[in-house]
Amino acid sequence: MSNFRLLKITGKARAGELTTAHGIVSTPVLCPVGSQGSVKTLTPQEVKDLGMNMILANTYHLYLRPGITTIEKMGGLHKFMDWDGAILTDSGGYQVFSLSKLRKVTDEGVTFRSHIDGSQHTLTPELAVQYQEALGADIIMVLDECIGHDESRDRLFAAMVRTHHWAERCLKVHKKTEQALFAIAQGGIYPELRKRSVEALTKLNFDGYAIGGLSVGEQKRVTFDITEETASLLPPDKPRYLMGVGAPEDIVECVGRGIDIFDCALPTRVARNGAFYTKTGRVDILNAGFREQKEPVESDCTCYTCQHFSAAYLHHLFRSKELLAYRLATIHNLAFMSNLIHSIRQTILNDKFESFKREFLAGYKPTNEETRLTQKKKWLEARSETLPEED
RNA sequence: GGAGGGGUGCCGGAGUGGUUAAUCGGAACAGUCUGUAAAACUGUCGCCCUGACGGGCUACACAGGUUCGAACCCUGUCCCCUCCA
Repeated sequence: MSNFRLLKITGKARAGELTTAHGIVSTPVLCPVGSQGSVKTLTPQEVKDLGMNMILANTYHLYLRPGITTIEKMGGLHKFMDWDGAILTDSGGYQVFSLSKLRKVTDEGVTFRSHIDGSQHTLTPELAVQYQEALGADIIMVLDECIGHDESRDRLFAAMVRTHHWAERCLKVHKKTEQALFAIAQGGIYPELRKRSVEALTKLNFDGYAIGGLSVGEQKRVTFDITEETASLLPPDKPRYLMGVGAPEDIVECVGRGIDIFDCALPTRVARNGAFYTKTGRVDILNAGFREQKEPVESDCTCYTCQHFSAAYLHHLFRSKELLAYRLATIHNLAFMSNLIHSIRQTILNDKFESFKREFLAGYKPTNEETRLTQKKKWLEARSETLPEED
């Protein structure tokens, strides 16, 4: 069960309210990612104070460590991590993509070789639901098969069909109705597959619908197009969740295409690597230009970090690899995202979203698309050389 | 005073006759990060020309020498370190 109330639509952008067992979540909403039951570097109170009402945790990671039963014994994930806001859990479907070298997918489910110790574990749709129910998440996701954008159409089709079957199996075993179960549309970069996916899933009655399999190496333009087309096919009265998307410009673009819920590891991860969001784009605090900048990173920012510290100090903390650096950067970026999403919501309610969007995008310089994609490939290559040993 | 060891690019440190503008770290400079295997990764890193391929020049304390060819061998000079007196 989840109660979604649509308050306003301007253009395609929607503002609404999602009622969960842990409070009402205003949409559009962005969930910071806390895969292992922690939004890295911050306390739950800090996350809450930054205006975040829902976070994302991950079934695969929590299953491996500390284990689902442990969390159950500790009173559920909310209690375990002392977070009283809403929790959305990913099923582990993303790890099919991100840990593609460590898993095998069959119709039955996914077998992973643990990235921690190499041991084997099988995740089925039924187990994914069971685990997420045990964690006590407010919104849980079906197990899906998320694969890269450059896979063949046949592969994408097969993954999509399999995801549909898995969705049905998840629905069948889903018992705890105070938790909402969302289905995930797949179909890669092919509009006609996306259409089939939505048709197949909306025939079943899910509490909400997610768009998965995007932001997996394709161009932004493609992400936006597929999002727009898919969202337009989804039932208007159900929440729509675009999985894994959340650079500032992406949020603005995709709210404008009808998305209500986002989650993204980007703001927090990028923060830990020295990148600060500003209205004019992302800046790298490690750049030499900040060495003696007395002003904060963003002079009119009201976050704790910018209220107290010069860019020069942050620059120094990052160069020294002081742990405080990662916290201060995370605070700033989440404050930035929080302000952004709240402005978006306000301007939707005021019928001013279109002009807000135009102005924001005009001022915000996105990263170079070509370097982005080539660097991503290189990163994947570098990482695949550090895989655990075959047994 | 005696005995021994050593001086390599911004720093540390490999190399000990040719395939070496010189492995590897670090620093520096820039870029990337999207349902988190991430406090990670990538590129550049002597000077000049080129968008790049590539080309030219100067280089392994200094000076001289041996050799077709030297960071690497020889001689001298300067400097540093360790031990003994």
